[in-house]
Amino acid sequence: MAIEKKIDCVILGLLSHEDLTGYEIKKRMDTSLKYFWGASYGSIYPALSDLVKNGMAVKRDETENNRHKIIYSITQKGRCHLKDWLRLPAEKDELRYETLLKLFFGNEAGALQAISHIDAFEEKIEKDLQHLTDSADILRKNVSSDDTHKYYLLTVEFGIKTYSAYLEWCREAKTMLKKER
Amino acid sequence: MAIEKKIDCVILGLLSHEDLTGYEIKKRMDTSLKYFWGASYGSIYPALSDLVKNGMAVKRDETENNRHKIIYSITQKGRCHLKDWLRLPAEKDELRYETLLKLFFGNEAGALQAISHIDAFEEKIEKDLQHLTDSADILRKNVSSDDTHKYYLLTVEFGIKTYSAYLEWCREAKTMLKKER
DNA sequence: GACAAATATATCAAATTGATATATTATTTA
DNA sequence: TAAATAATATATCAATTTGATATATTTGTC
Repeated sequence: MAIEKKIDCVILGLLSHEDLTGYEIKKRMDTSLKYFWGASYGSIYPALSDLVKNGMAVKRDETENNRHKIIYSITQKGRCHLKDWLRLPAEKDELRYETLLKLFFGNEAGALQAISHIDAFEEKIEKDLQHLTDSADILRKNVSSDDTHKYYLLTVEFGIKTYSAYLEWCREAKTMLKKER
Repeated sequence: MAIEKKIDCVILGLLSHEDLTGYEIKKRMDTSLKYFWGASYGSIYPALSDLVKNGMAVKRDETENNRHKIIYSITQKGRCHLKDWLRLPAEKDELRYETLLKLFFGNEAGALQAISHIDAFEEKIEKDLQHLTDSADILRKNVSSDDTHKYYLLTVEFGIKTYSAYLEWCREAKTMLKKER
């Protein structure tokens, strides 16, 4: 069997750190990974079934306070596949920014509308940047105790660097658009 | 009928600038738009049929040097839909970087492998940045003659700003990873 | 004249999203 | 304390989109 599809690899990666339920995997996607990768329930749950079917993970049922859980663990085979995939060069590095798309067609709608799209973008980025900065502060404190934090911190610093650049661009772009009116 | 799906809006945006064939639309996607939006033939050709069916575009057959072409033009109705969509706030601004994903799980594979992923990323970004810088130079010369170029330039400057930040991060990340060994 | 590259349209399986359904437990608010 | 809301948890499905591939002609190169 060839190296699995992306969603399988991401899940194996998360399971390599700790045992997780599907719900918890989704939470990791929406917090730690959200700035560079996403996944929906519609891909996570079927992928978990496939991983078990292919011997990459095992599941166990647990009931905690009457709440039913299915907890997944990575197997040795799963860890091998993860390592194989990590060795391969990254295939997909892409950005999909609707804000830039609307800006590209900005001539149709005019400078004022373009500025309001940039304002909305700026506001969202400022909020996210604050969140990233907070994460980085916490991670820097724990980076010596756990090596996985070191790599996590690298991705957060990527976010901080790029989001700061976004904000610079926002200001310059708005200046340019206002000057032209 | 509600505002169409993204691919329809992108195509309407491109057709608002000039008449195009499906093949030419794909070329625009792979050049002007490639740094912030992508689309495949599998979405372009069906979308063009739908746009014609819904009166957003019209097609005409042309034969140039025995080569058959289907050229699409935006209609008044299509232009209205485009304007409606441009007015709405951007829904999807997301980054999907497999390089960062592999880095996040870097602990499983070690610092050397992480560095080699960053090296590959850096090389690709350097090449793209050169291309973006060249585009910006050309655009700045034509920005006064055509207003659409102004908006195109804004997106190129976004690319330059962010790609420069990526390169800074690459250097710092590698320094950090080398120090730790 | 042969070969590769570019132009041009089209389709399809597979991957993925976004929304939704269902049910239980925990927490907040009236 | 009762009701409402949020969080936990699993699961499915239509719709969107990709990535690959098929086909055919023309243009440029060796």
